[in-house]
Amino acid sequence: MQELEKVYDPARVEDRLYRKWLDSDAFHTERDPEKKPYTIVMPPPNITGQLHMGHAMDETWQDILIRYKRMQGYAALWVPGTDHASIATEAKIVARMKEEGLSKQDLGREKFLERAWDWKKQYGGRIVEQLKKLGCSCDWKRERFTMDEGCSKAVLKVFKKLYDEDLIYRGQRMINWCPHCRTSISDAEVEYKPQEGHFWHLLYTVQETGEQLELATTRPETMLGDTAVAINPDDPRYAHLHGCHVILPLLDKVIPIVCDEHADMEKGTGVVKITPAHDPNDYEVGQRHGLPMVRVFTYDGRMTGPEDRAQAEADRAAGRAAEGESEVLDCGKYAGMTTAQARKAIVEDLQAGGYLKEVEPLTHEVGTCYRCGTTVEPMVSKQWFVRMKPLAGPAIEAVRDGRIRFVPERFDKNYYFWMENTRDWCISRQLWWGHRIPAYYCDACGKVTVSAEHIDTCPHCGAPVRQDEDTLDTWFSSALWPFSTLGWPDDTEDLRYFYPTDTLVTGYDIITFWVSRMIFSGLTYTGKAPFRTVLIHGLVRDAQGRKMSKSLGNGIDPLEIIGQYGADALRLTLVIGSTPGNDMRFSDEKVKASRNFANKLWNAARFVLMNLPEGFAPGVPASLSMADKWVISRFNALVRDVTANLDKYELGLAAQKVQDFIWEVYCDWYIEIAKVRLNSDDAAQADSARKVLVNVLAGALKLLHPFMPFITEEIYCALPGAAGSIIAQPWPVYSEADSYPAEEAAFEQVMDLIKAVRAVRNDMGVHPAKRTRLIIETADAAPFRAGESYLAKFAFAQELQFTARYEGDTAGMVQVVTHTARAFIPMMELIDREKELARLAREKAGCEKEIASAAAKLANEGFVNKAPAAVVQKIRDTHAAAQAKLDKIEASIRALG
RNA sequence: GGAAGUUUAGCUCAGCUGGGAGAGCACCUGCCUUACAAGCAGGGGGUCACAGGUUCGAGCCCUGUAACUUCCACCA
Repeated sequence: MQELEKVYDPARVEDRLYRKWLDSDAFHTERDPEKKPYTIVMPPPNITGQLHMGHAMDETWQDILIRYKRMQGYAALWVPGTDHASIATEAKIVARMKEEGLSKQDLGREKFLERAWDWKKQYGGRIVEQLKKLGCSCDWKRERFTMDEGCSKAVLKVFKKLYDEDLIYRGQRMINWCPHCRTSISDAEVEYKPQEGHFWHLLYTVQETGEQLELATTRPETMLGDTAVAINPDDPRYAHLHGCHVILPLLDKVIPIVCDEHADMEKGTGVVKITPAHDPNDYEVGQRHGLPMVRVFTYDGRMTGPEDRAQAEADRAAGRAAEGESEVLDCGKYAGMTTAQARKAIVEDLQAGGYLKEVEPLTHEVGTCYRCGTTVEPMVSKQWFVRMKPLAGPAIEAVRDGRIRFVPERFDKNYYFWMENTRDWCISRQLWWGHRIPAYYCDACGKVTVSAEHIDTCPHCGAPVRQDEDTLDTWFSSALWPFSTLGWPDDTEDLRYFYPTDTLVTGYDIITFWVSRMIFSGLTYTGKAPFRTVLIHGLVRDAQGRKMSKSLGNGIDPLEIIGQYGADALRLTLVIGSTPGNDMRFSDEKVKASRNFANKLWNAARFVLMNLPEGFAPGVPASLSMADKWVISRFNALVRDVTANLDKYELGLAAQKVQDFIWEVYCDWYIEIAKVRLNSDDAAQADSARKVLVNVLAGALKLLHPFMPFITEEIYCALPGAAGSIIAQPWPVYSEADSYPAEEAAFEQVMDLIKAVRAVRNDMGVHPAKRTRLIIETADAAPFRAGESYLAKFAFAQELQFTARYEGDTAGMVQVVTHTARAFIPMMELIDREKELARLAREKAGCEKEIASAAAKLANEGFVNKAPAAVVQKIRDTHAAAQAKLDKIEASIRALG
């Protein structure tokens, strides 16, 4: 360490230290009856994913908490793992196959899954390696995967349990269909985005009266599936049409006019076309009025044709169709067209037939698939659902009664709103990569069997069964993550010790997808809330405040930042100046500032180590100087504050305070002060200074370690007396014995004078090397005498004099005033009397302002009577101090004549 | 349409249960003072969005307004 370069090079340190930690098993946590557990489960990144800034922030915050708790003596466990991310992964594999000219069907399910597992092997490890670069201290021996044996077991068990309790059911419902991914997706997976569109105003003819009924639609292609037109029962304009019919254009099909509250008299003409198979609201209307459902779209987003119709009929004949299965229309000339093509063709035909009254442009929110961005089609389809109502109640209660707490609190509103209004959760996906639904169908007896164990024959009739082709929503397994990773459904020792977990750290964008589902899952299956605190962070945006995205190409790669500035610098950047729940902008300037701090610390350490003689024995010095006590006392207060901040999840504040202490207190003052004694002839003094330097540095490194693990470890291990890795060091504890308020105040007096002298000299353009005499007039010289050597060095005094009252010549004297002292500096040649007077007048004005504001408060009876005594006293003190200073300034002004 | 957030120095943001407006960057001045120029010392710069209210006292609490952002819902 003695031979270190001036510039800290994280690249030379980080990988080596991470390997050291792994080799020494520093991250591994076992149950320990002597310790309290503290558990975090990592939000599992997708196996297809690359580490992005969002992850980097998420993982950094978790690592800070884990390292902090570990040092505090908890059995701190951080469980890492990855998510199979069924839809995202499958999409990528399919895209790759397409390049080879292959489709899923070409390969078949089994071969496809082989490929998927290969993919997982190849890429699943990539993100794990990236997490290691960040310094994450997770217990890699416990790394899990949402499709590993244990997690799969948990999924099957939960599915079976919920099915048995009628909380999972299969049914035909309106779902969101992504024609590109060719699967259903849940409501939460639909993103609404503004799209330019049109209102097409159509005219339908009433069969009975021949009049024309005007209605509007944004999706004319669905009209082929219309099975009714709705009017409001109370709408006087259409009272005469109750029970009548309209003729559906293009198809010349007669469909009824129904009365339904859904038709809003205020909107448009008050008439609305009803397409029960392709619109969620229309579906409801259809249910209420027993309307037939006519499907006109295929599952890959085209208009249905004769084959589709034939297929549906064949299915029905074979008994494969469910009750209420929609009819499928042969769309004739439109069959096979994409929905977009069909829209164009149908509008043209409507216009040609005189059914199109007008076209009105509009921008509306259109549902898109959160994975691929394709416009989703509402479709009626037979899917598996989780019944949410019975599950949501207890989950809401757990947050309401404080068993689970959001930080910041405001996110509970989000959560309540979602939980209270959520519809049943569509969990089946028409994908292959994922947990296959453990439902078995018997074609012989028609019964459905749900079984956690694989079965081949029907338990009812013994005939062969076929398993449901679909897989489960990827979030179904993520919902079990906090306990499936700890051994559930088995009642393991780990589960009993580490569960419920303590803190869940995640972004606000994922509360609905994941947090809410973990909560009701935890409550339902384990009977316990899965975590106590949900720490929410915001998005990491680019320097312009834009969301980082692939399409914008403005994403910043954390690994590049690490390569350039080091993981510690990146981590500090992602925590300092951030607040839970608020977005933050990421910029190179910020990382540079963090990097500079790392370098500052590095050099401070280099200085300390350079000054330790051979055979230096660390320890507590026999006697402490004023400055020693000042720095020890300040550090002690820092320990108290930082600990409190961390306990309140104020990570940014905590980091800021440690940084400020190291830079401003330790480097700018204490090291400079210590130099005086290190260079003195007094060996005992030099030794004390060294001991305090080492002790405070070691303490500060510990406080900084959760934020900047690498550099703190590297320096700590080089310090004499270091007891192994800093990871395992006890977190510093506040101690009354280390609090020295009197010495703090005394030293601050000296500092004040030093600062004042420096300011004046700077102001007057005195060359730093120029030394002068310094006469200090003060009522109590003790602090200044104790700090004599510091005044000599930092106030550039070549000779110091103390006096209770200076009555000598003032003509050639620069006068410097603090609250407790007045200093006279002979600098005849530099003095401009007018400028001096002006300077003193400025100081006087400032002082008077301070006095006036304090006096006003003290004159206010309300304040003196009602404000806390300590606050009033504080104002009295400032008033007195300012008054004392004012007296000195006035004396100085008088002295100048 | 419903809800939440933000608004503090030129920029990016902190600011704890209400009690003397802060940091980093940028800017200006002076320093290569042998730990560090990725540094040191000093300095300028703010009606805390606006208007009311509560309070002895408001950046902070309450009401309203404006701008920006986000989430949810709806749009036949």
